[in-house]
Amino acid sequence: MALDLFNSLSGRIEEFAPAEGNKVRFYACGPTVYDYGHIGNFRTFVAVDVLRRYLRQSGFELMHVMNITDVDDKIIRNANQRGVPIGDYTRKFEQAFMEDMGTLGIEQPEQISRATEHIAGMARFIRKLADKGVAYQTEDGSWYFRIDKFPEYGKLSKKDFAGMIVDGGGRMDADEYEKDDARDFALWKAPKEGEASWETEIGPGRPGWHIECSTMAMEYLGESFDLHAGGEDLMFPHHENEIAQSESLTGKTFARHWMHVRFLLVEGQKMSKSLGNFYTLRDLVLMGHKPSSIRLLLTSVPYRKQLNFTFDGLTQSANSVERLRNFKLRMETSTWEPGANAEVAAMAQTAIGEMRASLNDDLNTAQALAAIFDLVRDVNAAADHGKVKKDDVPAILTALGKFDEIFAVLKDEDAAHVKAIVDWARAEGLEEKISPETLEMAKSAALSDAQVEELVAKHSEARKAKDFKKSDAVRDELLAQGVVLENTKDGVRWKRK
RNA sequence: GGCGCGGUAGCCAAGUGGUAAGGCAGAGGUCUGCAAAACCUUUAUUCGCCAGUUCGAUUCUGGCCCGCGCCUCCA
Repeated sequence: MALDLFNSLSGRIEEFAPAEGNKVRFYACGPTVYDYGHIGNFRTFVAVDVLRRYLRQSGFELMHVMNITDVDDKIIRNANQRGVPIGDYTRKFEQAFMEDMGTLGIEQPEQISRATEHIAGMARFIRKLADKGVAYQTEDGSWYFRIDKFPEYGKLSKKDFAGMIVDGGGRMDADEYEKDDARDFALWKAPKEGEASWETEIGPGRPGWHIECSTMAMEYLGESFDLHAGGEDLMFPHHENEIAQSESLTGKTFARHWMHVRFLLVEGQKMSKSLGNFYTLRDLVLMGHKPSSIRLLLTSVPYRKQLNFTFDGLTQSANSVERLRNFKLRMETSTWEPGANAEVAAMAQTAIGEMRASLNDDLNTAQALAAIFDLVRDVNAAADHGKVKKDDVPAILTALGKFDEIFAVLKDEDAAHVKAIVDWARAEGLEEKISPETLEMAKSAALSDAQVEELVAKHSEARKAKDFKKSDAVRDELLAQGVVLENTKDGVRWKRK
């Protein structure tokens, strides 16, 4: 059973396999660190995270490279407004982005690279393009890529440029006034007053948008690699330009497989600041939503489908996560009769088989989720009828573990993450944005698991002695600290609110 | 205008040429010192509309209506 993945380059679903052995070498476009990451950014990063987790579960070794774009127009503009060097400005948002990745359970790529630390490599790249006659310098010192030297231009985004009128100098953009062809794109921008600039072998200036990805991808992955991913908007012009400059240089296929994640909608509309439906991850947490709810909602719709991100959906996802966690808790805390039931063991096998078959089908996460909920329902029903035996439980927990290797929502770390965001909001003077629900969720972060267990034991002891006054008091104490204690016929269990 | 995607129960959403996964919400029930929760059962004669192909279409073809995306350094 192999992974079938849609390839934007061919426009078809193809079996995905690395070119060399067991190692998958891939590149995913990372963030431009000019602001806090928003929920749309994270749909893409979560989708790539599901891919990498699934590849690893499938036995592949990974070399995943992600760039941090820490120099661009917006960064320069914003840093200038604040009167700080761009490095000071970007460091803060890069740090925030890394924290947000952790909050959402997104794994770190094997290699994270900053654009500003690869300037020399980019200049060398452009020099080589110039040597090949596909790059030219204009009078102001900027460098451009000559599109008409790359006949395959448009092959990824399926744009047909044949017959297009390409007169030079048609546009008088400040940055582009001397291009030979309207389609030519900037490889290198000449220095301007008040802008960051580097001295390089091709002259002073700063890199254009696309050159960083080609340069860093080749540095860490080689001239040709397995897969390149990013948001759908990057297909054109960004990825198209990466292909043009890279393949012009090497004559080899740049990335064999391209994956593009579709944009999400927020409350049925394109997310935009003017519509007032623009949310960063931190906004959502401060409004009272758990990171795990957000992650599940983001993964519940396959990456090539438009996802409608709604607050109602967030509530639904929160409840779904609850159900999954409760099931796991039941498996872990109940007492079981000795023995084994082949029927139950088979349920675990089936669930994982179906989950993997679904993910193999172009990462159909919605269907994979259904397989796990089937397991939850079937095993719960079996347990209600006393059909689950002691020896069946490890197989079920293993299945849940396999599920969580991909979806990463079972382990409850919400309180700690929420707490960190509350602390951040206070430090930033955003106190008024913190909702009561958020505070409630953060509460239990003050208690470690061991501390909770201690109190739970105290409660159970008192309860066993039928000292209900005392047991209730302990339960109330826990609740006040954000921990819910439940007595069920299967035993006592607790969870964070 | 060019290219592309989608319209499935109250909401989110999968899927197949043979008659509709899953989740959430709702309803009923079980359990329980109290709480709270949990669990179980149940919920679309029907898949935007109209034709066509077919023994049979939600699934294929054509048309129409509606929503959405990219084509402007926004993931």
